[in-house]
Parts: sequence; structure tokens; C-alpha cells
Amino acid sequence: MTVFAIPTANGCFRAEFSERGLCRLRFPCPKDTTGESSGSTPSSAVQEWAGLIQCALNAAVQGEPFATPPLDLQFGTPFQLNVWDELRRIPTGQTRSYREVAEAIEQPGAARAVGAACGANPVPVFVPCHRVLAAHHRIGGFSAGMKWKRLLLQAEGANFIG
DNA sequence: CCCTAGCGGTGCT
DNA sequence: AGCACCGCTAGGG
Repeated sequence: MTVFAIPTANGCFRAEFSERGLCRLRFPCPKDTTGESSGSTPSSAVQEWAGLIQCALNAAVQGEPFATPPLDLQFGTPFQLNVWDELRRIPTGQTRSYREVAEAIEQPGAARAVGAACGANPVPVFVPCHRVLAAHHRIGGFSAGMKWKRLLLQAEGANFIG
């Protein structure tokens, strides 16, 4: 596993990679002083992915199209993997409600569980959990902080209440 | 706005 | 098995 610091205009993200791809992306935390990377020496593939992610994150907050690196989500439960797959099918600028996502995976009563799965999403932005809103376009929650959810939605031109 | 009942997955005991 | 969380929702005051 390799940890890579990803400086952007909005702070320093941290990306964790396996040899298969991006496992986890952390938003900048206020106390994040050092932008040091750690772990095994990054392979050229990891360095390439890190560069791609840096571009993607800067693009995402500008509302520009961005590429997605290979993802390694092997630690999800079957339900979570279903939800995360479904989230990746929401086009940029569109939103779904937690309920609609639950219906799309054919578990119409699982809106609340979908919320929990969104909260467990290890790769925000690339698995676009920010495009999931509560009923009636209310913004709902976001584990990494509501400011990020608002920023990403506004950048994409999506409309929401809150 | 608030409150309540009902909901399904997950993790801990 | 039980239980307490949750990025939820619909309905009613």
C-alpha cells in the first residue's frame, strides 16, 4: 500500500493505492500539515495515477470533466459494492435521491442503508456520492463535510435545496 | 418547523 | 441473537 499526498488548489488530499488502483481518497483535514507521502516506493503506475487524480480534483471543483483512475474497492460488502456501482452511473450534473438509488438496485426499502453505504464510500468524487440527495432535493449529509458536497454540486451545476 | 414510526445494512457484543 | 448506530422518508401536527 502506498500513500500519496495530492496538493490541489483546495488543500492537500491523501490517496492510498494498492497495486491495483486507488483504494481510498481522503479530503484535506484542517490539521493536515505535512504533504508527505509514505509507504512503499511508488511504482510508475501509482505516480501516473496520482498525477491523474491531481488533475481530476482540480477539474472537479471547476466543474470541468475529469478522468477516473483505476479503483480498487475490494473491501466493500456486496451491498456497498452494488451501491457504489450504481453511483458511478449518475452523470455529471445530475442527482438522485437516496430512495432512487435504492430503487435502482432493486431494494426499494433500503434508502437509509444507501445513505450508510454512501458514508462508507472510500473514494469520494470518483464514486460520486455527492450526487445523492435526500428527498425533494434537500442536500442531505456528507461525511467529509457539507462544504465539500456543496462545492462539488455547485461546480457541476446541479441544483439542490440547502 | 417539529415529532414519530418504519425502514435495511453494518458492526459490535 | 440482540442492539445501537446511520448521509433516509412519509405522514401528521
